[in-house]
Amino acid sequence: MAFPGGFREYMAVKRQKLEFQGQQTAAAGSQSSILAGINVYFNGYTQTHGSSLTYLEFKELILTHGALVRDKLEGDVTHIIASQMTDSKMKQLRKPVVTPAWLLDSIKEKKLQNWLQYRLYTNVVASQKTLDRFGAHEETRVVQEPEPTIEAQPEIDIVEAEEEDEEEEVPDEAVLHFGTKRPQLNMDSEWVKANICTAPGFLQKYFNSSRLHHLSTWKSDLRDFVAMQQATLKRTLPRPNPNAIIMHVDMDCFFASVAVRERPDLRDRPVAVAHSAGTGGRGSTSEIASCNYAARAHGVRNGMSIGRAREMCKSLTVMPYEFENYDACSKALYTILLRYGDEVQAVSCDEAYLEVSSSIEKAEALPEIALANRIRAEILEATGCRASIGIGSNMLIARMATKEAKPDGAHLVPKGTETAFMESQTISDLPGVGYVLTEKLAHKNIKTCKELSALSLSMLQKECGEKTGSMLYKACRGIDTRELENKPRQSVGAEINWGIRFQNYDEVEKFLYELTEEVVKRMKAASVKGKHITIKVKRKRYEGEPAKVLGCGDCDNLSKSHAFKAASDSTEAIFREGYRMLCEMQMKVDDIRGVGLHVSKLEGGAGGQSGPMELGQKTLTFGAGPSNDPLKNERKRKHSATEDGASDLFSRYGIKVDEIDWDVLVQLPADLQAEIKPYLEARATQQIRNETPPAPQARQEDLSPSKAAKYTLPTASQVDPEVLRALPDSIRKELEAAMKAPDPKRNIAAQPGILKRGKRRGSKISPGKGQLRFDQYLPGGGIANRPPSPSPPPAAPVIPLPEPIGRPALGSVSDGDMVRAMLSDWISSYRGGPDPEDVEAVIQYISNLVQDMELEEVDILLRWLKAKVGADMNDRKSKGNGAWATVFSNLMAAANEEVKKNYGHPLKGCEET
DNA sequence: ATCCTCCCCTAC
DNA sequence: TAAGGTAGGGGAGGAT
Ligand SMILES: Nc1ccn([C@H]2C[C@H](O)[C@@H](COP(=O)(O)OP(=O)(O)OP(=O)(O)O)O2)c(=O)n1
Ligand SMILES: [Mg+2]
Ligand SMILES: [Mg+2]
Repeated sequence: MAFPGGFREYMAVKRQKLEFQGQQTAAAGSQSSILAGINVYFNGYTQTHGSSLTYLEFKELILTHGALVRDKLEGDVTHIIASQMTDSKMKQLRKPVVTPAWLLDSIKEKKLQNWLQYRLYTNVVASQKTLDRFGAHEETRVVQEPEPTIEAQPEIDIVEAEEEDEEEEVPDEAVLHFGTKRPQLNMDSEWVKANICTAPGFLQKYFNSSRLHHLSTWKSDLRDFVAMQQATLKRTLPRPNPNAIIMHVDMDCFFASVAVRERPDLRDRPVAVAHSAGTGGRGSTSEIASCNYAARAHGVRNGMSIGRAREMCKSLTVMPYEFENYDACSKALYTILLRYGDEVQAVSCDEAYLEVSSSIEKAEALPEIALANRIRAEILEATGCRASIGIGSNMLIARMATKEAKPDGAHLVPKGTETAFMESQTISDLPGVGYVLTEKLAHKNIKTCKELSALSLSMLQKECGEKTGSMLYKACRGIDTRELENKPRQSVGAEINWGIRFQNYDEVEKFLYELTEEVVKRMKAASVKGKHITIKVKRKRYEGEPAKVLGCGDCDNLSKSHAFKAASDSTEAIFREGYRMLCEMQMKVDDIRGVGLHVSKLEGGAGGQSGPMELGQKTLTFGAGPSNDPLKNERKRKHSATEDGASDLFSRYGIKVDEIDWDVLVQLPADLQAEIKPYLEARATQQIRNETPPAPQARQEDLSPSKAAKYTLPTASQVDPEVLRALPDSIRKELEAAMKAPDPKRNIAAQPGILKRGKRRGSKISPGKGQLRFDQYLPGGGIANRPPSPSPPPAAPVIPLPEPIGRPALGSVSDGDMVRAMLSDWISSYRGGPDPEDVEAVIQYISNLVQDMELEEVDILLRWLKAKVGADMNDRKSKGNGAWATVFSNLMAAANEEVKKNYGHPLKGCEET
């Protein structure tokens, strides 16, 4: 695309160019200073082929009129020239962003035009057109006003030679008005209600229909499949092998080929696979998964909307998905590939890398191309679909060769000719170079690998980062040192960014719970648990429905993660923490446009894939690991410019609206009161309708037991760590049973003697993300002893949650710090020696900790006790000494015994001490 | 230096 | 009407 994003801008430039063609040469020598003082920076990349004004020509043109062009967005840049810009970028920029037409018109009029009239800006409401990252290249781009006149282009159905270049494709006017032609989606309609995420059965229906979900699932399955096959064969390749021969096999227009298998009549006609045929008059926003080469000749591409494709190709036939058939083809394909590959790396359901060195050696001196064609013939025979194969000395070369081979061909890049082969390639064709990198490099007028190879390694690394810079440096020279590999997966997740429209937090909660169930289902299928969970949320940036029906539109992406103390695959534990973090984001409920949940730091796995071995190694060595302090994880977050006034007001003071107490409000100065009150009232209404998230909740791991017991579940580390499986059956059963029907006894530690009087200290409930308590800001220092948060208790869970079970406690106290404080009191108040009943209680407490695998806490406690008793011994040589030392040794022995009982071996780390 | 969290980018 | 998922590489910037 000439100026990324804009046919309007493209046309403007083109028209200008025509007008300037004579003029420019005439004025070539002559100077003007119309643009003097203007320092521009170009956003986006430019083409240098085709008939439109190129970037260089354009640059030269404005230079001759006195403007300066900056390579970087430096301080003296006065304007940014762009015909399209991602919204996030637009938001960050501090400079005026204008279209190229500003400069062209100024030159044409021989007078500097008012740039305000050429501003690039979004116009979501008027056109219903939104920007979003998905379609930065097509229908989602900034709309400029006022509307210039565009010459309509007659529909073409026959491919014209001149139109081979897709950059030259000029869509007709309908596309420009795409949004306005579409009637506003009625969000109250029955159809919408039945198809958004709150509809019953949404999740399953959605995943069953989502091509991208299938793609991801198949890839994952195929990696497992390949790993399994390879494992049984267990051939080891000499590595690194400088003479390796790599093939890259990829089905031609896979989905479209399957669609056309039984339809020879369609074989040479343009065909695309999508959900909607888009025959209903309006331009359909349904996405094309795959289109055949006849359709591509019209400029149609995979990923394009049906509406846009129909603009380019009226005769397009849209065929439905056949997911089962793709799956079967894929299996057949891989079965063949596994016979030829010494090593196979699954890339997708229609694509894989093969290392075929030995096949070549032993196959009766069969040349590479012949082998490739034999494989291709087998694939066609087995699937009825054609594949193309690229062959080279490394993965990159093979991948690039496939592009040459397509469609229905094989292409070999002979060893030694790699550099020459790469020179002519376009950088955007390099694997790993997408839209952003292409644009970035286009700024330096880098378009081909040859041009890229002129840049130094250090400069590339400075511009693009260390690894990326190095990758580019090597790739353009045809160098790629990667080996084929099939690593086990490192994360499991699920996310949905379509049809997400909520009205209240009950719906959000229910949805996240179901999403969690889905993720847990996938984890169990892979026999893994995870220690780290991440919540992802998309937040809409503009009011109004996006162009893509029920799509997420242009969004901010927020994520938040938490590390469990031990791996978990418990729906409840993962959901609870996920929902807590989601609420912490304080999103307005109808701003939510996407939700995802991912679990990483996996342990377990079928092939004995065993994350870090927590049990034998880390946990039991009693290394003094850092404790988990949620406050440490606070992080400043950029506030979006679209924050409402209330948020602004309160964030200025570091206050969360939810935490404001109405009684406190009345004590504020009247003017401040007046400023705040309307917002609070609005907020209160929202709360009643449950449109705002529940009040921030403490992470349950940080709650004192009395609070935790009320409405929280045990942490993963308490009931559901990876090591559970290593426990004796009896104990594991007990724990598992406890999760379903808790035994109340487990909540009640023995409470003899002084321990019953354990004093409560302040809880460790986090005020949340750098929030300060409201009353700190009140005149006179605020009101003490006010309940910390006036907000309502969390909404009753829509999902019936299992009864919580308690964590180990001493008396009613389970927080480690608090336990130690109590023990400190205990030791100093019984100088003569402890009450045996109390000792028994402490032993019980430690045993419970061990059983709940809170070994870190045991470690901390024992170390602390040892120091405490030792200090007592030194400080005052009281007669209690011997007694406390004995107590300590008894506790130690008890702990050791319990550990041995549960884990089969004693505390190694402790023996040393 | 190396880690961690929160992103962004890429590919199919 | 429509089904914009997901895993992995990697970078920025702060904590340790
Ligand atoms: N944006 C995309 C890209 C691909 N796919 C699906 C449909 C494709 O058929 C399949 C394989 O992707 P390819 O990139 O291999 O594309 P094709 O096989 O369709 O065409 P090609 O001949 O270029 O490989 O993945 C999709 O759903 N959406
Ligand atoms: Mg393909
Ligand atoms: Mg492919």
